[in-house]
Amino acid sequence: MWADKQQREPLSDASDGPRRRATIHDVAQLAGVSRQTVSRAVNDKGEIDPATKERVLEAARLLDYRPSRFARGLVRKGTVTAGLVIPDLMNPFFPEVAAGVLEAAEQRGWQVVVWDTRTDGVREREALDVLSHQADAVVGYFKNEDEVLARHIGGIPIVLLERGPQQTRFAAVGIDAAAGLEQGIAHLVRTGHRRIGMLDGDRIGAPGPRREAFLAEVRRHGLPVDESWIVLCSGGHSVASGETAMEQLLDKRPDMTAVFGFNDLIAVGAMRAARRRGRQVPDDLAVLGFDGLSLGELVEPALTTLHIDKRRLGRLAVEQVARLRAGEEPLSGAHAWVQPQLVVRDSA
Amino acid sequence: MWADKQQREPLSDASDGPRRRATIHDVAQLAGVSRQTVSRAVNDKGEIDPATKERVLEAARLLDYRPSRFARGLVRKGTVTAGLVIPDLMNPFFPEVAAGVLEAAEQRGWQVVVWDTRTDGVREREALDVLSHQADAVVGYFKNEDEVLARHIGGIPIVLLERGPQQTRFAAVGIDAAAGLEQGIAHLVRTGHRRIGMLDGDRIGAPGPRREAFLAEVRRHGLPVDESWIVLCSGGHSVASGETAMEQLLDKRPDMTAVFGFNDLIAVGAMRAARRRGRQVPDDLAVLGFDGLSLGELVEPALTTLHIDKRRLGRLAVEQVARLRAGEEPLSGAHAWVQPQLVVRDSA
DNA sequence: TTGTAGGCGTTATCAC
DNA sequence: GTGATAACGCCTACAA
Repeated sequence: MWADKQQREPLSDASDGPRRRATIHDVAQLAGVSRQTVSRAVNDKGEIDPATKERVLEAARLLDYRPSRFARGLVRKGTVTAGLVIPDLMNPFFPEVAAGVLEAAEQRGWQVVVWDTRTDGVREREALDVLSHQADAVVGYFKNEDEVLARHIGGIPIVLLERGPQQTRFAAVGIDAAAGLEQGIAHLVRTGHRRIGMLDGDRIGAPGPRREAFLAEVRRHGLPVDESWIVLCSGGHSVASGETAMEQLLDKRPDMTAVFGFNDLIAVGAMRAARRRGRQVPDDLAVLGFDGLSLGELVEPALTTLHIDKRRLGRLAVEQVARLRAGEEPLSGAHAWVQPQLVVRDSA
Repeated sequence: MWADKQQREPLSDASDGPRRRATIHDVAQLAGVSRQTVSRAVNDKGEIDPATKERVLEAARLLDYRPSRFARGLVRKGTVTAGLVIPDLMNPFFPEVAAGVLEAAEQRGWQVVVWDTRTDGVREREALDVLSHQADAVVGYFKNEDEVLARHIGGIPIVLLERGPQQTRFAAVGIDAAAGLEQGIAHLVRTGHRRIGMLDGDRIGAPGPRREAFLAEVRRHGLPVDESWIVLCSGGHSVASGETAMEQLLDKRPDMTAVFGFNDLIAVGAMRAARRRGRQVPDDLAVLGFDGLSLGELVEPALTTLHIDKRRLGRLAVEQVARLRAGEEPLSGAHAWVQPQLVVRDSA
């Protein structure tokens, strides 16, 4: 069986084109030692003569030898790779979540392979198809339904970001929208507003938790509510879509005195549109955001918002993964929730 | 030799704790077929009786079997993993570059594992230590010197972001700061400015290309230049550090009428500090940024800046990696450079 | 349609 | 100190 190996094409320089990568065997041959000895040299084990070690390393250098991560992974367990699926890296919210994930992963010695799905359901599935083969677990944002995810996740642990228990059967880490809106609407009411609109995010299917929480709170305060107070932002959660939606809402509800934006980007868009229409913020129209992007401090007037600890969200997700991997029960309820915090600035 | 395998602990449910992961062999045993047949079923090959296939898949499901990516990678070549090293995900510049990298990588069917070094040289090296083992190539931002990088990259291809040929011996993708500053300073001069300051980024060691280009252009126009016109932003390329630095510069050079910020974040900080000091922007003081973050359109006044196609930067980097891997010469000179584009808004 | 044999590149174990 | 041998888990080729 040794003979076989001898026969394999000897990694010649003669053949051009991207030639076969050197293996431990090639190095051993060139250095005139056994594969095991090469391994010892390369991995800095003791039990080896300094002279041979040097000779082996020289051979390795010559052949540009690098151990195969696959062969290594096969034999040494312990390399953990997590997949992170993000809908839109261009939205400042997600890099911050990602930073939290990366930070927690680094602490555990995990690697993270990142996918940007650009809010595309198809790409989401492709990401899962790959990650289910290449990663040990996945955390991320998905708009596909549980059932679809299940079909593509191939049995590896998955943690959904910003999904409540009632919205998924997978482990999840969520945002307590209800608690947030309670603070937010209370603030608007306290400052005298009775007619509050909302610029919702563009969710497919059922309305999301933010809208539901908004409706619940507005009702609780006995304020007018129906569909006429809400406009959906189509075309992404961006400033631009916020502007467009705000124009519509202003047309539908000229009597509105305050508006809640699905996120800060949309809220900023709302401010811009309102001012372009000649409405002063916050005097003629108060604007409340959701997310707490640092961007909000920079615009004028500075954005009042429900701030979320996005890094923590990411770290929590990694923690959930760790539990899943350990066979433990994932955190649930309040432990898997991040609480928004009202930050009052100038826009409301 | 078969017997050996038979003897291994039979993946019992009895033992608690995280039990050994099922292998193809376990599935074969449970389904009463050969490993090969399992492979056929799992990989959806033809040549298999639908009935056996179903039986095998059921067994696989039962055992929660998932093929080892290591064993697979060992035998099927072609999985490419690139490492992406970013200094600060919180700075909106980098997610956009990352998006470009991810996009190009996805098109090639590569995976990307991401590291955030938080501008820490030590973490940079750690990232390289891991990636040199786990990735097939690396692209990223590094402040460590070539020599240090070489020591940690372990021979795999590396592409440096925003380094010119004279700054590194590795393949690189840069920004043509000179071309950018030429437009920028010309604009300031055209609008009547003669006393222009700069808020430089906090580079260790030699001044970076942006400062050099700034100095060259200012000199070319015969304007006053010396160290008194430049302040270094310590503590990161952030709005806050820009504010602090601007205060200092304003103290040193109260006669200054325009300022160039190392990047948009710093420039925004400059605007804020200036206004706090009672200076109107752009009337009392013009501010020019560098990067072209979308953030710049949102602040007031909107930031005039040297816009960079950051996605393209990322895509280019991936292209460089591809060349390196193919054994081709990396792109150099203008082909590996991204050209800044002056975008005139209200701040200058 | 199914099974056998062998190799992918590495490390651990145990001799020498 | 060094080497032979046997895994690691999977897939391809070939045989039955």
